[in-house]
Amino acid sequence: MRPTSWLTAIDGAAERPRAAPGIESPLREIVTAELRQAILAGRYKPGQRLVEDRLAADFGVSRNPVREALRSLAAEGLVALTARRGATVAAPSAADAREMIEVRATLEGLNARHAARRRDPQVIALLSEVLSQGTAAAAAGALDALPDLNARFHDALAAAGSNRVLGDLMRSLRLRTSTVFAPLGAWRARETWEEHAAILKAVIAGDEALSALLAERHVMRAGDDFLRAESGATAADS
Amino acid sequence: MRPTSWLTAIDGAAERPRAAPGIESPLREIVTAELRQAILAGRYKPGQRLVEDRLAADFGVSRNPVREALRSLAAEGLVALTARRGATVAAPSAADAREMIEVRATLEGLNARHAARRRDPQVIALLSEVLSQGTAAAAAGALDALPDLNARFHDALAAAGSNRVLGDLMRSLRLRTSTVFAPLGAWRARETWEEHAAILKAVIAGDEALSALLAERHVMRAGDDFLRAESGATAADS
DNA sequence: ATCGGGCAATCTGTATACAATCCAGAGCCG
DNA sequence: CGGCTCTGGATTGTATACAGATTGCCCGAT
Repeated sequence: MRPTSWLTAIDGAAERPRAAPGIESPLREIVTAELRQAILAGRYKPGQRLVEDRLAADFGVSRNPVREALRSLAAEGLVALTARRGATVAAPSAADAREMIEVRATLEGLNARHAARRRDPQVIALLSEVLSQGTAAAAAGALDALPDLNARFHDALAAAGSNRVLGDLMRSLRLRTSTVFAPLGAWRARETWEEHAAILKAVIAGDEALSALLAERHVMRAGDDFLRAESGATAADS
Repeated sequence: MRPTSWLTAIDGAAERPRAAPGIESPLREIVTAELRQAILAGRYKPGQRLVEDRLAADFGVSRNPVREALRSLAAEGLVALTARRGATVAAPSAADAREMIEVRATLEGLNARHAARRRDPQVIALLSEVLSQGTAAAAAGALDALPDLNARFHDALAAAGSNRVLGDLMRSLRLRTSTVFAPLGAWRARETWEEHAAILKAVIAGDEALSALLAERHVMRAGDDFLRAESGATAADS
């Protein structure tokens, strides 16, 4: 969406396109966004150290914006800060993941209940639109587009619930678990969008209980898949 | 608990008791803790501007630790940051408060369910201890001790649920709403601790559904009181 | 050969300095 | 007399500099 191009183009790094759009001045936010994107895209692996000087050089800025970006991302749970040892990409344990998934499932359920109660036509139109795109992408195997579409669907669902606090928490938990889910995301694409369709249908019907149940189960199911895969894969740990 | 004394004693501010305990070095954390305390204690009123230079001078440190403290507190939701306009003490609207209360109620319910399922004897002993102290304080009208006791009870309950993610979210929401609840906190003291007792009893009995219901209602009831008071008080708004 | 001590490089924590921006109020013009 | 512009002060955003701490390595002693 936003260029991100200057990032790889700096190298020499003398002047930044301060006038690029003119809308997003503060370096701290640019760095935060880019770094978050890089982590979510897997360009920084979980557990990897994030050295301030190094990042500052990479982004062509001083250490201050980088520090603040790291604190923001730490608050979001994407990076872990250890006193006097710096920042690392968060590497949630299986237990952490389970906790986040359960909380997120509960919150998605609550939100879906609200969405069903409100049935805002505008947001439902948006949801339908995203749903059809997502279903098509899943059917076509367009793996690159799926994460973004998934995010858009859940954001729209949050909008339908119209509780901003709730929406923020859900997004935060979704981001924090996304690195963990990444390997499986592509696998369950079709089921994911079938579940999305069922949730939306229940919301449109105004069935609060069913909406809540389906949304909760939707998250839990993805979580179960992860945990099952995990328990097989981490047998060799520690 | 911690001294905080040097804070008012610096003035000239040349050397800080770096060796005070030796346990809590980073200035950023000290400032964060002190500032949070000050906000929660009402020494900074909602909506009030928090100028970095001013705070830096007050704490006898440079602006950097102050900035980072402000970002941390912003992530916690206690201060609001406006781009290029600085930080202000968060002043949640009635609608914001309602949203936070509802989410918190749901999460407390989920947590209480877990606590009832686990029935960890050690944590239950702690809860009983805090409960008796709180009940006594409420009966004696020891208003000063009540906020801390309330926090300790809910923290212990979170520990009983043993979901750290959940506990962190609950604490965050509790803090964010505490400034809003402050006026009423003292009023409902006795009922609050009766409700605490009922929740604990249900947890000890292992009644998951009842624990969840009571915990959820406990939060909702306090919220209702606030909203009722608010709707009468804010009639003149915008 | 292994263990312990010390040293150097690396990195974070903090302070200070400078640039850019915003807001208020005074003064000017219509 | 009202509205507009322009300027000065105040405040945030960013960069650079320095100090303290931690890590890992190398070397020497046993």
